[in-house]
Amino acid sequence: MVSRANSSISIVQVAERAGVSVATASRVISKTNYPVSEPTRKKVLAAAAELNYSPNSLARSMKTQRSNLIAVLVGDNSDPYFAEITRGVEDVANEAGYLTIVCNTDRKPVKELHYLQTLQDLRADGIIFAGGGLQEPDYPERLQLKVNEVLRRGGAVITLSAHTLQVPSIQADSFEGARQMTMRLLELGHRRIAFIAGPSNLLVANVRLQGYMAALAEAGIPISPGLILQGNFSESDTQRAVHGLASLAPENRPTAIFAANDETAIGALLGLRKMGWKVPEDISVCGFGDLPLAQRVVPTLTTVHMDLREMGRAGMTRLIAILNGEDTLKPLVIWPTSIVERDSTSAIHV
Amino acid sequence: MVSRANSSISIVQVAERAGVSVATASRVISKTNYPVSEPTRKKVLAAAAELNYSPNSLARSMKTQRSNLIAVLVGDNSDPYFAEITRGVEDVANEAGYLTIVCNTDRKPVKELHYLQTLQDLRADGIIFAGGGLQEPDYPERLQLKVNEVLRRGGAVITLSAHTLQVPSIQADSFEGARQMTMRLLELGHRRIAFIAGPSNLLVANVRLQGYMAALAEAGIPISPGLILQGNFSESDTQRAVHGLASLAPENRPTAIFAANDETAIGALLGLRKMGWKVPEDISVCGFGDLPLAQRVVPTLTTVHMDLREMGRAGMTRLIAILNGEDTLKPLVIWPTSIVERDSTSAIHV
DNA sequence: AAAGGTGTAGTAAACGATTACTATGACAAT
DNA sequence: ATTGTCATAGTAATCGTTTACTACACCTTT
Repeated sequence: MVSRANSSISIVQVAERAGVSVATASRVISKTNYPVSEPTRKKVLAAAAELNYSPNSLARSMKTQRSNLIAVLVGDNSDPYFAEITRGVEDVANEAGYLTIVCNTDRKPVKELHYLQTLQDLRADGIIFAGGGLQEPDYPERLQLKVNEVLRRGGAVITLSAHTLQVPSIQADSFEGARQMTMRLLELGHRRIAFIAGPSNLLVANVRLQGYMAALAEAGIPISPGLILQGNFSESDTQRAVHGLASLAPENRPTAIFAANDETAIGALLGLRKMGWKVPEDISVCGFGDLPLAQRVVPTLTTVHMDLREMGRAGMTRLIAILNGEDTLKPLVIWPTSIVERDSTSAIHV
Repeated sequence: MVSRANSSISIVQVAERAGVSVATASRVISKTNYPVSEPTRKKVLAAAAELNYSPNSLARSMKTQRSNLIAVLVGDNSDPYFAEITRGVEDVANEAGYLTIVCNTDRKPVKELHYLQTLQDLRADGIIFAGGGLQEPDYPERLQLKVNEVLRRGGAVITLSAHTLQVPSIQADSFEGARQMTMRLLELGHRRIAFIAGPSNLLVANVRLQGYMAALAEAGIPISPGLILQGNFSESDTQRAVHGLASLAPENRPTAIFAANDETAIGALLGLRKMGWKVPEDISVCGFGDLPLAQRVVPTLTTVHMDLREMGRAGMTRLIAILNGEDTLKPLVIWPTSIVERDSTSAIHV
């Protein structure tokens, strides 16, 4: 039982009331640069105002082939990491007259593909992949095919993270960030540095792991598999992983934990506290991302800084440029990361 | 310079290729219950698949008068409070085939009205006001007028917070929550309880203040204006407000601070730490909202619990019911709140 | 055998805009 | 006086669907 009021007034009624043709009314309403005499324009605007006319964007989009809709594909919009990016995107989109659709993929290929189809049907002007690419069997190929359909239609697509997709991208330098953070821990005297990895099917998580391993290799420190713990970028599971450290012989225990993202690091912080370990006295902890949250926990978190909101803004700006055929950046733009040292890390006591 | 590929294929080409009329093709694609013979159906589906056909939602919406788009108006999507609500909304929307547009109003009437117009132009099926109503001169009336236009068109509108709008609503019981939290502090022996208020133009913030005052009145404790501090729901400014407490004579200092939301409470926590005050030994602190964050800070935050994600789900569910003409709830649905006691509050030491 | 129902398919009119073309009168240039 | 230009306005096609009507063949029923 769908009740649907239908008093909706179209440009036809506006034209009628103003005593002009529909074409003329349209020209006034849509603000083309087609000349319309001032008296006529006023009549049309007056009629529109009196009738409370609201131009139908759907009809307009159909004719102009521009929906003015863009979408952001995120893992989870309630994750502050994505929330920051989305906010940056939306700011720029809004100013430029685009509306932003947020899609939670939960990092599931099925959901991602499904949304992609829905967005294609909707003729979204642009799509931003905020989350990293998923490395699952056959998936990159299937995803690329769907994305190609969007591109063929004239849609713009970019990624904001390490991704399997061959599209323009703006990315933080995850490899360097992880490498430098690891080097910093080495400088502080740490030799047994544990790494809590992210989901193994997430490209960007693996890049960070690479950075960690690269730094150790440079320092000539062998990588001990026992120090690479599996995490999933969420706080809850991490506590359990950290618990396992207690069972190690003291001389094998890490003196520092480098978590692949901030949420994980905070999970570690909580887990360690429950175990009675003091941070940074007993063990140093650091994360990756520098969420607003990182400054609120106790101890405040040492982490790799990425300016997520700004990257969101830059992403949307680039998307618009592409849509207007004026993107001049090179395909892959890498943004530097920096290390922010706070209270959760310290030099090893000799 | 807009470059726009145009190889887009419509249902006409699908029909041609399948050797049937457009009407028949449409009947297959749009899954009506109009009977189509099985062989014909297969031909159409095959043709659609071969051509990689993607039905144009815009055109469809234009004909059916249903956009399948809903919007959530939030203060700021990167605020975890709204992020949780939005996530709940999106979950349900997604399952029901709706796409969710998130609009950041920054609690500015101008932005809110502007978005409302844009959403009206887009013929959004529904609009959810996640943020509380703004009490500014003339604003409630102007907003209601715009909302009425949406309703007249057949759009559904609800609010998820105390609001000036006369539309169906699902709300947490802010008054009771604040009243009970205050009563609990009284039980713990506190007599000088400071309240850090929210933005004075925000209806829901004032409701919480009312709850606080009601509890004090019940207990026969006079309200001292000096203990009601102005906040703005954000963490940063709050630290300054708290700083002012230091200048009070010890016998006038509050023994507890009740902040109108969690962010504010956390700001207070940080401010107090910088001042060297211990929580809860020197002073108790509690908040309102129970964001995920509340469990991560140190000390963990005592606060009023509201199940934001679930309210988001309920809100979207109700919106769909309204659109289908089957909403049976009473206009104003109040959800109970509960008090979660954690480490930031304690009984006053005698 | 006539009448009426049922299943399946097609024709064409919307939905609400934009815009390529055409038309017209005023005015300037030749 | 003829031609050309310009500003302004209208006519009608079009974007890609859905759906009310119409058509017709094939069964039942009487």
